[in-house]
Amino acid sequence: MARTTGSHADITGPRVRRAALRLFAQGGYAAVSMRAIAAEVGVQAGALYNYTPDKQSLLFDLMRSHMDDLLTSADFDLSQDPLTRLKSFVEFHIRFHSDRPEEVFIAYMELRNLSPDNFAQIEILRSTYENRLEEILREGAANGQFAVADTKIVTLAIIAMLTGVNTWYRQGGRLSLDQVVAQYWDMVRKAVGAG
Amino acid sequence: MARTTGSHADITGPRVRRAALRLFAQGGYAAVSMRAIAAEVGVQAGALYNYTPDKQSLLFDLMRSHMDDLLTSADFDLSQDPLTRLKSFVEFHIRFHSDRPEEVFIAYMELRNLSPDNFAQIEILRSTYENRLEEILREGAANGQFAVADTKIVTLAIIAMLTGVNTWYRQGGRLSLDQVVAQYWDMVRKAVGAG
DNA sequence: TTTGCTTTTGAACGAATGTTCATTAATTAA
DNA sequence: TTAATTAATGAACATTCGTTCAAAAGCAAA
Repeated sequence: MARTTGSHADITGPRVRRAALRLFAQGGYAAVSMRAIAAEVGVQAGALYNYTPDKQSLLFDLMRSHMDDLLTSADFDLSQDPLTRLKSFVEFHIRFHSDRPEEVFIAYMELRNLSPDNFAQIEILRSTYENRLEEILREGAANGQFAVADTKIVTLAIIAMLTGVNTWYRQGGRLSLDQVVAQYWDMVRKAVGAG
Repeated sequence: MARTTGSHADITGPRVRRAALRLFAQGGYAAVSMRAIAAEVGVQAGALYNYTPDKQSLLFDLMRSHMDDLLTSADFDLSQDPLTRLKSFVEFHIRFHSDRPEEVFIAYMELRNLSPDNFAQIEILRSTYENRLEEILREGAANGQFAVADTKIVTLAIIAMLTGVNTWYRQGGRLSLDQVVAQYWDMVRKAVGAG
């Protein structure tokens, strides 16, 4: 038997990516075999190579499209004041990340499994995102809305704090996402010294 | 040739653990072979099994001794007021973790590579640590020193924020550890609504 | 110097790894 | 209906994996 009934590239392709996403998030890149991904799709391992040149590209493509998605979605109205934009950032970050737990998990855990070239590309995207927050903090420090001594440190601290939500937040848990957003905004607002 | 000159169990044992620590932190548990660990020690793979029953135990032992070390070191003077204890916690957490980047990295990244039994044990130790911070926050909220709505969330937020230091702090960088501690204490103090 | 114990070697085990490719079947276009 | 194209199989490749174990060699005590 070779090609099976109902087989289509435009169906199998996305399924390969989704299976890789799920399995990488679950077990880690190194622990997931191409055969395991193929089994999840319902196909033999060889068929995967119609959709990716190799396993490394599969990981990289997942990461890059996640980061592209992040940067496209993180567009804040630059005409607004820094405090308003900071609030938008906090809310956006929490909601965007809680919507994509698997992509986020991979983006943070599998960096070391990227080839050096691929790692460098992802790092650029990541620092681009960080810079958007730092720019908000810089402007707020300049116009006196915020009291922050070192915008770089505060940027990293805020992002670490917000991303941490993904380690424990589950839909249907004790708190609604609205409540989570409100709590974190309260902490961030205070931390940057905005009354 | 079999046993080599100068071979001793009390020397090789710790060296196996240190090699595993370094390599797991560098490449990830799943990506590091027993042969690679053996090569780092300067021994054949078979010799490792004089010091660990299997690869999984090697990982678990590293994690458990790290967590034991953490809990032993994290003893705060319960007679002090919550604000003072919170400051002690922040300083302790940053210094302890920045002293052990490899152990910390493994403890956070390799949880999913633990067997279910081992995972459960580590999780208990981890939540024990979290509870020490939450207890400080609860007492401070009760005596009016802190303004925190949900101690559980604030606990997780603070720990995520502080642990994030390990992703960027390097000795000899732009900021001294004293400066880092001061900055983070400033943010935490404000975030919990303390003066 | 001999004896017994400890430590390491090095080969071997079966299983699993990423990837390639000739073959085959399903689909599409003519 | 036929021909061309696309998609999948399944076997095979050379490596590598964690682990075991008999044999060998260093060491310490008698």
